[in-house]
Amino acid sequence: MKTYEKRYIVVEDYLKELNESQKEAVLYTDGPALVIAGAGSGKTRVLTYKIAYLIQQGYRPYTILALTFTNKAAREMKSRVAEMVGQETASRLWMGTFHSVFSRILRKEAAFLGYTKDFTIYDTSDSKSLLRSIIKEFALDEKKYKPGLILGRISHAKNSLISPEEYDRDRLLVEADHTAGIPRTSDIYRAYASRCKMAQAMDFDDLLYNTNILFRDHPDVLKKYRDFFSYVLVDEYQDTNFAQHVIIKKLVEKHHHFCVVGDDAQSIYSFRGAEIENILSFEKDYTDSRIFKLEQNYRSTKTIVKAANSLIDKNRNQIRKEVYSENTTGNKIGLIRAYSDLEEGIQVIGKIAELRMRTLSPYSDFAILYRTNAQSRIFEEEARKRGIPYRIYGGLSFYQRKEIKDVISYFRLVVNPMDEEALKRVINYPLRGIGDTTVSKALSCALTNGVSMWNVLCDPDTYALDVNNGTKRKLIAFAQLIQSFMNASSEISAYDLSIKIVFESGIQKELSSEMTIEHQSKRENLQELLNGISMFTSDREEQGEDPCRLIDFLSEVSLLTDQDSGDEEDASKVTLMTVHSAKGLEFKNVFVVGLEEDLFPSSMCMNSPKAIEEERRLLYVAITRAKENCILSCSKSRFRNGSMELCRPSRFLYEIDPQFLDIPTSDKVKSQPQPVSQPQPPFGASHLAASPHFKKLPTVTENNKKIASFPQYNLSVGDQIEHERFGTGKVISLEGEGDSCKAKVTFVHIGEKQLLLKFARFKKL
DNA sequence: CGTGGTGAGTTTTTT
DNA sequence: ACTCACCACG
Repeated sequence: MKTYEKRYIVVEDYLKELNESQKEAVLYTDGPALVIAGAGSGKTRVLTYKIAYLIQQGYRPYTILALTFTNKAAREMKSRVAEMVGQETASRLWMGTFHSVFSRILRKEAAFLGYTKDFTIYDTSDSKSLLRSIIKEFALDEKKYKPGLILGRISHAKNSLISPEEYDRDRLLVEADHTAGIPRTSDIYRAYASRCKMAQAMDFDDLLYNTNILFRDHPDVLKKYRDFFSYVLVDEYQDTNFAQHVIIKKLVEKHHHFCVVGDDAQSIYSFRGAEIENILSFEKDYTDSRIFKLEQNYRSTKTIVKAANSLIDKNRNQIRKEVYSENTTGNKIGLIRAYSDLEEGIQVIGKIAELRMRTLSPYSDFAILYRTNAQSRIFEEEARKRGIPYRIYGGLSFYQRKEIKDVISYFRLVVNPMDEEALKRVINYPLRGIGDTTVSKALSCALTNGVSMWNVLCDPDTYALDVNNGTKRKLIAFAQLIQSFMNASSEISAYDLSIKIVFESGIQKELSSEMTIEHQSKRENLQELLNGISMFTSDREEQGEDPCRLIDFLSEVSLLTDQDSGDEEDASKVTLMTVHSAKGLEFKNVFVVGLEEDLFPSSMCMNSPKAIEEERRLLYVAITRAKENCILSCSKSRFRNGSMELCRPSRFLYEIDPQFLDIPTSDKVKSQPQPVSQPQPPFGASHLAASPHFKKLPTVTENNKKIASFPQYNLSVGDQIEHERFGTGKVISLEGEGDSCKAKVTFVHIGEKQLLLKFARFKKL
């Protein structure tokens, strides 16, 4: 047997760095192992050391399969394993997300499922768009049949390995759809599945669903992989869904050499099918299994750990464990109560500025965590006002932007012309005179003939497409354009091809036609995409691999999310992100904001105790991100859906043992949540009433009379402002009151515009 | 076919 | 404010 850079591995050395329970978990390889890893208990360390140990024990690296949920987690683990066993060995491991590993397998074995190797991966917006057209074709009420809702149903079915036929037979599902007023969901599901197949496309859920089909219907293929993978590791096991559970089970059926790691207290993805039961019932599923509990938290202070424990204790459904910390006691959990969402922003950012000065910490030691992305804006604005650098995660990812998706759609089409969603996207972009009517005709023609739209475009006459000659010429010209890219794709590199596509499709011309700010940024984004391809191509060439084809780039890119593409930890910036995306991270100081009923816990789960337990786990995750200081905040009112709403403090604030809370003396938290009564005594924030940032109730002015200034927006006629999108301009007039305050502004580039100040994003110059 | 205007809905989390 | 669907007109 080959030796795998053994010089890196000296068992005695690294075992010394583990505590007793970690060591046991690493060394046990005889059967199924469940490692319950409390927050901050060194989970990743156990996983990486275990992989190193396996290699040292003679397991060949390329037979070790390690599955994670995010690309980031996979990358991180890979680099930490590399530190121990060397880059070369680490790169041989099968390590990646469920989706990326399974898509690799599926591409290899595509033929068994009637797919080509070059199948497309539909992202959520492709799926929704396809559903929208199916709903239209079925002539169903689009108010009832919302694509997002239907996709959720289908997704849930696939994650539970329910086929369209089984869906029909499932009493519960059918009844639920009936009462929800969407009885034809199963028909839509069936049509959706067949259209995906026709388009040679798989959605995210198909990557799991089809992997299971592959293993279920082709025992020889299953045997191949089962024999091939000698040891399987799964990270974040509490987040696996039924499909993943079944696939893993099949892979390890013979040898039972596998180890799953997770924390039931951190299960926060049930909304997309994660089944906490997978981890809760592991012992029953594998009677020969052993459980290891990692209970020492190395990350946080005693206070933070105890406070988090006191909260999670309120959950019924959990594996008992006692997470403890040997670190210092540390500060109590801070509480901030604000009058408004705006003031919450001011206070939190103020506190960050203060703490930074006092403790001389860099901004990168601070994180603001919120329940919903919509909450980020106020903190962003406040940080900007005070000149505090920050970095926002989430929101629209690079690859979801229109201009990028358009270009990628060309790539997709070249690789797989059956890709209906890509085709619909670019067939008339840039405008080439092929409108909706023609597209619908071509589509229904394709459907009646049982072929894809691409076939119809290439051969309109064969399928008797009913359009006039001019239109037919345009269709054929488009098909030939794509065909020319396809021909070129076998001869030139992915980068050269992408350049060719951008120029010859007319995208380049389209984006250069206008000199507006939007177009400028679109051009920059496109350039960034091309740079990315260039880097990807040259990386591949350096590693001496086959010339990089477009499909290689695409298959990588379609499983990437914004979390991955973002620039590396920028030296010194405050982090703003949702609690969900903070999982697995840690910060010295953490602010968890918006702790109000209907927000955290979310209003979506008010009637479901299970959902409330998940929200509680979510807050548990948030609190346990903190190493030294954790500060919770809530506001008494908040702008939501266009109007100011009164908010009650989150029930969770009352569930944390008060001995760990630093309760402001002027504002003792009462033992029960109470509705906010109208006049509230000010608590330590009376100065804010005079602050220009404080949003006043609408000022009374005479109706429709133009007024010279809006003190609440600090804006008067004649002011120069800079708008985020429109650039600089001058205020000519002001009008309206309260929420409907409007300003007429003459912008340098665009001319006159009305701005509704409640929404307008601008700053005074 | 393409454009530009109107009106409705929007905000939970994401591989 | 934004985005999307829909409609009327050139």
